[in-house]
Amino acid sequence: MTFHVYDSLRGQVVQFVPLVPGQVSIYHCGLTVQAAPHLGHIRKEIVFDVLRRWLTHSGYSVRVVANVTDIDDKILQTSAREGIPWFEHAYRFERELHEAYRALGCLPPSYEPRATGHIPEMIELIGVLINRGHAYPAADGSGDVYFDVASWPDYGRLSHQRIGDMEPAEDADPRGKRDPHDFALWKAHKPDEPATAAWQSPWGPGRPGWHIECSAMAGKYLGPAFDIHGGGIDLRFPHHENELAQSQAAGRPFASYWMHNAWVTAAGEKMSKSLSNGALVSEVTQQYPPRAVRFYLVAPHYRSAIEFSDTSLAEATASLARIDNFLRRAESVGAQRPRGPGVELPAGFVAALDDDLGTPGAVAVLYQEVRDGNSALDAGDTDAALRAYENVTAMLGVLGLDPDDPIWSGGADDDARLRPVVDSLVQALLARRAEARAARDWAGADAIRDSLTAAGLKIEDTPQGSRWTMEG
RNA sequence: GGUGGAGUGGCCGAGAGGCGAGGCAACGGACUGCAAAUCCGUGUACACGGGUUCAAAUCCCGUCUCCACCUCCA
Repeated sequence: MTFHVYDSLRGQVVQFVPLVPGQVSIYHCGLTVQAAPHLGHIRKEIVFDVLRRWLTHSGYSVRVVANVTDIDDKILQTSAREGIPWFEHAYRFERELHEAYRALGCLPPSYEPRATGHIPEMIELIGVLINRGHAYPAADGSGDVYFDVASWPDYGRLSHQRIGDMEPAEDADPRGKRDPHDFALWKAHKPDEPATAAWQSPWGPGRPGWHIECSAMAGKYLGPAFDIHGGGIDLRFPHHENELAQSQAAGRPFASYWMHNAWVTAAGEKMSKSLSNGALVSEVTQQYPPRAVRFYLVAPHYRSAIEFSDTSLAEATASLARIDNFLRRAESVGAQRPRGPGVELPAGFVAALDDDLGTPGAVAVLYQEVRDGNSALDAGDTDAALRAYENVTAMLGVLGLDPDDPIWSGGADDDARLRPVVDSLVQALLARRAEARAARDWAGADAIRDSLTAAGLKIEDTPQGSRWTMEG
């Protein structure tokens, strides 16, 4: 079986066939850097990170382009309210976004273009659309340029809607539009906006509309046709619908497959800034191990909503601990990461991910392997345990959850230096406990264990001696 | 009004006609000085009402509830 994917445009799971054999090009809409990222925002990064890792593992050469929308109405409004330049505001949250996806083990995209760096490409694309009769400068002389929805019969294809069925926009200001559904390609500069937010164009000074940005950047870095376009489900309409319409109206085939991830919800409702029910990535990763947060976001299927709750995160933490316990047990009998070419993954794991990135099934196979490995350890079958260890670490690697991956150790230099210090102190206490146990002084042995537990360590007695780990 | 999605055991979360994914929690057993970790075992789950079928969580009809999108949104 090869990779199959649910294509939002066709509305079904279809076989994935790349445009160029052996290569995959992916564009996903990055974030509008207007506020700190919450778990919902970062889910998209994780979904496409797993997709990218899976396709890479499957032998494809993968190129990922994810944009940064660093100018839009909201950024201008918020920065003006806070009294700082819009670009400073945008850059601040761009850095926060990078920190958030680094903290959760996401590989950086192959390239991450900023919208403001591609104004010439956007102007050129708008020019093509005007020449082809699919766009027009506003009749009111404002300097705005709109896409002419009526000129493109396919409009609505991606979101399976017909223009006539759409809810009429009550408060829409026609502003020189031919049709209320026409959307802005170019927004004329307004007097109350900073001069730094305006660029020269054939239609006068202004800035690009949101949708044209992605078409221009995807076209520049991935070409007129590429494989997969992704983003959150809410972007399907209008953003992706508009991208598709304007790109194809300009003569570009655009994306072969459209993938949309579902929400992280809070109390059943979409997590969002306006509802202020968003759990910030920076806060959640303070409370729970970042790997556990990633596991929590990776384990459900990407097209299912994930309900945010502390209970769920605590469960994810406990679930992951089970896997890590197995790794430590196996390492204590000599298991090591395989060198050279990767091991062949269990068939069930491969089949699950090939079927529309079925991470739930893949995780089930992972646990089966952990159980088999633990059983082998209990039975003293080291060879079988080492094989299970290799399988488990390989599967974790595909999911971006390998605890040995350097991505999880970032920034903890002090911790790393303290570890051997703590270890020598704890070992001294464990040695005294071992003496007490040998003398059958159970009260004395338990007192030492209790003191270590109170300090936040967990003590386990194994055939290879006592072992300590940090809680959580 | 249009479009799309959801309701599964104490909790999370898959599946999409036929042997109860998986995890967390709980309980029993093994192991342990006691624990921990681990393994084994324990569950009469699929919103409601009808229907089709030898067989329905899954298909059909109806009902209820919830969510999302319809020009700010991951």
